[in-house]
Amino acid sequence: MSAEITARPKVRPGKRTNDPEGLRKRVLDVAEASFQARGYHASSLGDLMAAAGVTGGALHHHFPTKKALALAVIEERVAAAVEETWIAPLQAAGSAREGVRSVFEAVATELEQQGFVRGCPLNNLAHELSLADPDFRAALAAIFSAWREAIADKIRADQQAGREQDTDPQRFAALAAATYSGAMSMAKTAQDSGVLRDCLNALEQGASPASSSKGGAIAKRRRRVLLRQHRVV
Amino acid sequence: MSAEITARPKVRPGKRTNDPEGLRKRVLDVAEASFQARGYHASSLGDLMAAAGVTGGALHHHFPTKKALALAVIEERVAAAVEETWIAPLQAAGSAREGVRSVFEAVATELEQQGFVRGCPLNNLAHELSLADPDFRAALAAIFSAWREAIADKIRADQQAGREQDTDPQRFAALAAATYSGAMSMAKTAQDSGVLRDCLNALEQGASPASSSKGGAIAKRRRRVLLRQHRVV
DNA sequence: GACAAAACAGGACAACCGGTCTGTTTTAGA
DNA sequence: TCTAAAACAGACCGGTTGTCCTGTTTTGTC
Repeated sequence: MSAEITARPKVRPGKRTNDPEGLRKRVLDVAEASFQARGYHASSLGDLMAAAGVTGGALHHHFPTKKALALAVIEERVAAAVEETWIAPLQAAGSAREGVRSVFEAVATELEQQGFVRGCPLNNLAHELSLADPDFRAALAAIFSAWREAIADKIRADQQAGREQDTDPQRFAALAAATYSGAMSMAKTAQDSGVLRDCLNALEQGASPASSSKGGAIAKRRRRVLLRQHRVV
Repeated sequence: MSAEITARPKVRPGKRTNDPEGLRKRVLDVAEASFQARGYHASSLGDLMAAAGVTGGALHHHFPTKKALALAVIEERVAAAVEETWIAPLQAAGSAREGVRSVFEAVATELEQQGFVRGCPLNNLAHELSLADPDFRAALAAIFSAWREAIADKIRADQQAGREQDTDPQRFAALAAATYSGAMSMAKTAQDSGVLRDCLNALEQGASPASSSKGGAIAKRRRRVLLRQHRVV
């Protein structure tokens, strides 16, 4: 989830060192951060070039159009972020519900630490670009699909171990992904990560097959409003 | 939810009829539709003027800046859409869960009929504008807040009638709103409204206090991919 | 070292955007 | 009817955007 921005190597005039992969990585780093923070349309190539320390010619060489750049960000960076944040931890968890829970809590904790909610990269771009271009939509839909499939697969693994017999994998996956997406959306707008924990608690209270009867005393949730400033690029 | 686009009155040169409210409404109609379909940054004032049949002078007279126009769309149209689509039906329902269910189904049915998923107006603008401007963020957060509060209030009403004793109103509201937002997000990206029904089913299967034990045979959901084209303005 | 391709530099440009400005027409009130 | 404000028309402008183009430098290969 954290993008390590690589610094531009200082170069004195007359001496130049070609570094295609490094330059490409630098551009993608900057583009990923800016697309997330300001969105696609609000990010100008001029700003990205300045932030990455890259000339127009170099940028055009690696990414012929702005659309190509965004497509690369989606397919390489956004997909990787979902993989890293969601899919890998989920697969490593003891069960699907446990995995979902740990992801929610990890993200909530991270947001509280950094004091600012930038939102889910996938959802941010999906809302802005899904209807704008078929290629964008297809790329984003594929990531959503892989995400949900990973959750469903984990439920199926649970089922093969004798658990979750009454759970429909696809439906559970849809609910988990939707809840996360929506919670991040509200957390971003309210700049308050507490919604994530609210949703997680509600999800676990109602969704766990044996927890329905022992409610009663509900721990008062804590609300933490995030106030710290942020600045990107 | 449906925006009735008012046609521009034909005017022969030399004769003009002032219609401040009508013109304002026409501009808001077009802006609401375009902001939802293409987003804020991708909607140019020139396009909006042409679509609404309005000159620059007239537009500037009613909305000094583009931001002012967007703020009006948010505060008047988006808030009204949430009220109409969610809050009113919810308050009219027999219970909170019943209300949530009926809203989900109504929206899913509507999407299937129109054959295209444009997404939730609130979420669409929230993602693009929440981080762009504090005024935008505040206006959008207020709508989210009112939405969740209405759901929580309905739970509280249920509780006063002796039901939902184990349900935390705030958490339930957060979960319902988040699930809807996230489901609409995925439905928009996939152009498939089936996710809404998946989420609703998962929500009801797990969240209803007495339904946990009687699962077993789960009805196979139907998936319907939407293919029809759309064109706005 | 020759050479072609890749990598990069940097300017140019046309289209477009949002906002402003001046001027005209309509409308309401006295 | 007179008048002032509101409502509207339409041209205009500075700045920005994404893209393209022509060169120059570096790099791998024979």
